[in-house]
Amino acid sequence: MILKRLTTLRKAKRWSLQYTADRLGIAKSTYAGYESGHRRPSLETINLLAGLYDTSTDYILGRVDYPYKDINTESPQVMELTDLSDMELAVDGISLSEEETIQFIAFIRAKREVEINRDKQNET
Amino acid sequence: MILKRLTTLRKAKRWSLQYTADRLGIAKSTYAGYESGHRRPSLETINLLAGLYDTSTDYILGRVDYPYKDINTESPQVMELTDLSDMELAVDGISLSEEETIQFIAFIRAKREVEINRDKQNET
DNA sequence: ATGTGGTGTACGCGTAACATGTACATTTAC
DNA sequence: GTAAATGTACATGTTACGCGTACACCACAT
Repeated sequence: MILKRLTTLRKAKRWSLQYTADRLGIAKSTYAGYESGHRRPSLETINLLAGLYDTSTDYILGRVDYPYKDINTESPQVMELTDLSDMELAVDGISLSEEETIQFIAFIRAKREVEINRDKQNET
Repeated sequence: MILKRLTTLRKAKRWSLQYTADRLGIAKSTYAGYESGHRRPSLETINLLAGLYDTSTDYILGRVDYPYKDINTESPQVMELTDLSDMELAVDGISLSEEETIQFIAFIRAKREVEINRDKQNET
């Protein structure tokens, strides 16, 4: 648990304890407790902190050693199933076989085909 | 806070509540409280869980959708379909509706159910 | 049928530790 | 110099966490 990193992160932003606490919605003394190590933030607060400081909870908690930023931009927002190169899909924790993925794509395409035909019918 | 992911992660390892709790050094009912959402784990426990489940605290907390095991390696990542919060899947460039995803998950589960029953038949 | 071990779920209680307000120390700006 | 802002430390009330316990369910064996 490396909460001392909080101080570094905060100072990198040139924020005061008060300002940070306000943004977190907690009292100044509460946040100060985190940095001093006397208190530990809740899970929600850790989440907020990672967002405020543009880093990850893993970095704040000391699981990784570099404060990678823009965690969201590193992962595409839309994943194209027909082009899954370095990614596996899973259901209930069990990875999909290649065949299952193919079936999935076929399933979706067929479903859409049906919908298109149905719409055409409705047009007339 | 997506602690529901804990259940998926645990079942992916085929662990029981008791076994997981033992490895965490806490009572079964305590860990069960996490998965049911009635209780929330401490920061240490979150850390341990991320290690046990080979994922990150960010994934457990729902900050990211990749259960990445190793940030630096390019090993294939596994994306849990039942657990996507801000990730979209697409086929032929068209995003899947939520309903389509749900239907597919049901499809896979049913398919696996059939396979399990067939295996049991073969055993006797 | 009855028992046994393993699993998941729900609840009440004691207590650890969290959040806060307050007070004090230190720094910065004027 | 003073005043405001910032950082630090502490006492207290209260939250909610962890635990034991009890119960329902299932698979399997007796």
